[in-house]
Amino acid sequence: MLKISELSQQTGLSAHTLRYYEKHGLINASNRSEAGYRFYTDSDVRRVQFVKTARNTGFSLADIGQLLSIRVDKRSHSCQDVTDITQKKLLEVNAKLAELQSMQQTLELLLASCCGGPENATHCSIKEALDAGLPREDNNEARLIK
Amino acid sequence: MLKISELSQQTGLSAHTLRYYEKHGLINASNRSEAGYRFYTDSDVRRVQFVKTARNTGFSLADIGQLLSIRVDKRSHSCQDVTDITQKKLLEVNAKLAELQSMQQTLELLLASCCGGPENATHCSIKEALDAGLPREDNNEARLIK
DNA sequence: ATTGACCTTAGAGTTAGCTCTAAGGTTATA
DNA sequence: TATAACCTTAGAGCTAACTCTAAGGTCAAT
Repeated sequence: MLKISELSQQTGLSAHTLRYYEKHGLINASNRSEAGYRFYTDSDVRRVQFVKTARNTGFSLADIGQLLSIRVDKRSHSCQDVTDITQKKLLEVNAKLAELQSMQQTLELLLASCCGGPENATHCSIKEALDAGLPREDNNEARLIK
Repeated sequence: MLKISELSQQTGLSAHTLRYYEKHGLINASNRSEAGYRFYTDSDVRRVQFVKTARNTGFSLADIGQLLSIRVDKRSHSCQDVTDITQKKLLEVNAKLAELQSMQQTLELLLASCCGGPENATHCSIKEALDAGLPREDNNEARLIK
């Protein structure tokens, strides 16, 4: 049984964030102490990690709620519902996978074709790597407003 | 050469969002008409699609700016810099890939073990599928604040 | 030449997802 | 028994990423 600060350490999410997720119905502490302190089981930890994974891969909290409801609302969903939701989410996951794989390829190509030395990158064959995969170069800087 | 509304249609991003990305230095219209209308080339389109892909897979605009700067700041970065940034981003991409793959597995397992029929999901072997992959079930609803 | 559907900028408003603060209660250690 | 390091809730504040509005210019078609 973990206290919230321990769960925070294990998952890398702040205690604030964990309470926020709880408020939004995504997670829960299986037990509370007399004084109201939250105590988390292994099962709780796994659920939190699932939420974190989904967040990291670009799913919204609403999406994640839907994913979790697949398991949780068993009594109110038919198998048809469950497979429908699951299939829809699987399509999203697969689309994201394809996108990430193309990014991975581009970055690996770039890495393979760059000398990696201290000299100016203009002299590398980066351009060719990019022309093969990434959107074509232009002469503008990518400036982010600070 | 596309006008902004045409680019919007092709990419599924609103004209507002495209101007927003431009203001933040992520994209640009290669040409402008006399009157100041933006005109986009094929190369611009590819760049916008790259930004969209990266957004969909959970990268922030700041991350994307950094990814794009790999190609764009050639004259101000050494090869060492380029490989450093690329390697770091590749690690992030690979981490996301691993997370997505585990989600994919879980969803596929769920799909395979659910009958998919109209009867109540309680009678499916979903539970077993979940126990194998997903965080263990509990009896709470996943409620999202509306 | 006017209508309507575009386009422009500047800037205000909105939403999601945290992140922090205040005010106070709990608990282990010295 | 008191100090410090936790914990609680309610609610305010913040940032990123849009999203929209206002006020006006452009342009193709009637």
